[in-house]
Amino acid sequence: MRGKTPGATTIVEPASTAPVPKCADPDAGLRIGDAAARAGVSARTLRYYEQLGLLSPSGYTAGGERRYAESDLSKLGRILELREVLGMNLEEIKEFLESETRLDEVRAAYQAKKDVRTRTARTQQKELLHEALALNESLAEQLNAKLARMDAFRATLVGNALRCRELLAELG
Amino acid sequence: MRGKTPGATTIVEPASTAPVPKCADPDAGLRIGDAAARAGVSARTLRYYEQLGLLSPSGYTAGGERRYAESDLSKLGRILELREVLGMNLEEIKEFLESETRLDEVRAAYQAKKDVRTRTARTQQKELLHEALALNESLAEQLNAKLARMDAFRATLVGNALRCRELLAELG
DNA sequence: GAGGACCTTAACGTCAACGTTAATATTTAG
DNA sequence: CTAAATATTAACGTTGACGTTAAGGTCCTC
Repeated sequence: MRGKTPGATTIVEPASTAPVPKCADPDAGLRIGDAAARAGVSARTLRYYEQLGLLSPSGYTAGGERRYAESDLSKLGRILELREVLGMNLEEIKEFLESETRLDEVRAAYQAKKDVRTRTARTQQKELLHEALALNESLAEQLNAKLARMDAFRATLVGNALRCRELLAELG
Repeated sequence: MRGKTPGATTIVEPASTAPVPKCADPDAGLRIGDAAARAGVSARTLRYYEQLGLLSPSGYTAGGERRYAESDLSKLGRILELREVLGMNLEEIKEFLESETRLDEVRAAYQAKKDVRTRTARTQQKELLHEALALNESLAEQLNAKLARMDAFRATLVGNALRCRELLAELG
């Protein structure tokens, strides 16, 4: 069994309350294999990320196949960058992305200055902002430290290379 | 059984042809547990690194116990730095350290300008130098790329934090 | 509507880098 | 000298991040 109710004919969109511009083509988006190929990962990796709650496709076909939009691919790109460049593990990435999402929500709610004026809502938003602030500054600090050590190491590498060149020059 | 011949009473030094200043105290050096504690790793890790040919203690007691010198600890520190900061795996670290060792040997041989003047010796040294040069420059280049991407990411983090502060200011 | 490419879930396999346990020997405090 | 602490090798266990079948459904073309 494929799990999902096999009667539906339309794409299942992620429950969105905001008036998001409806996707032009139903059944649009890449199949998992194509999405994986374009991102340079395996289909297994995409399913695994979905299972972890890291990255879900923006829709499914009636048969239950995943359909990935461009936005999914760009989010995937960010995930891979966090993993490869910053060396985060998937749990850390999830936490960071979730905090980013919450920050976006707060900003959106602030832009649409509607029901934001209750005291409880503002308190909640402040909490979220403090949380996001702490996370970002902590990460930035850790990155700074790491960058300094990496740069120091880079300097020794360059020094090594220089000495190699000198010796080579003296040897002919 | 402890493996090593249990008859010997003196420390087994790593076969060194150069006139290294004899270690003052036989049986000097730290036991594996103390060395591990000082480096912030486990004894298992040290045994594992030795098994991989990454880091051997500078001596063993008659009973076959490892004895770690300060130089071992500093080398271990380099290994941990390569692992934690640069994200190298142990195989890459081994390769890099070996290349560094070979480079040192070439430099030492060049300083003692004795039997270095045969054509074959010079050819070998040139090969080693080219190898070390390539490795160092390649690593430096990769590091440069990584540093740039990390710095870009750091900038977005700082930006995020700034926006958090702005919103918090507007909320009181 | 038939076939093959591609998809689904489920479950076991893998690999690095150790952790942990077992059975035994050595070192060291008292 | 003895007991406790720590060491030894050997071997199995663990965790994260997937890879790899297995046993089927789905999609698209002909």
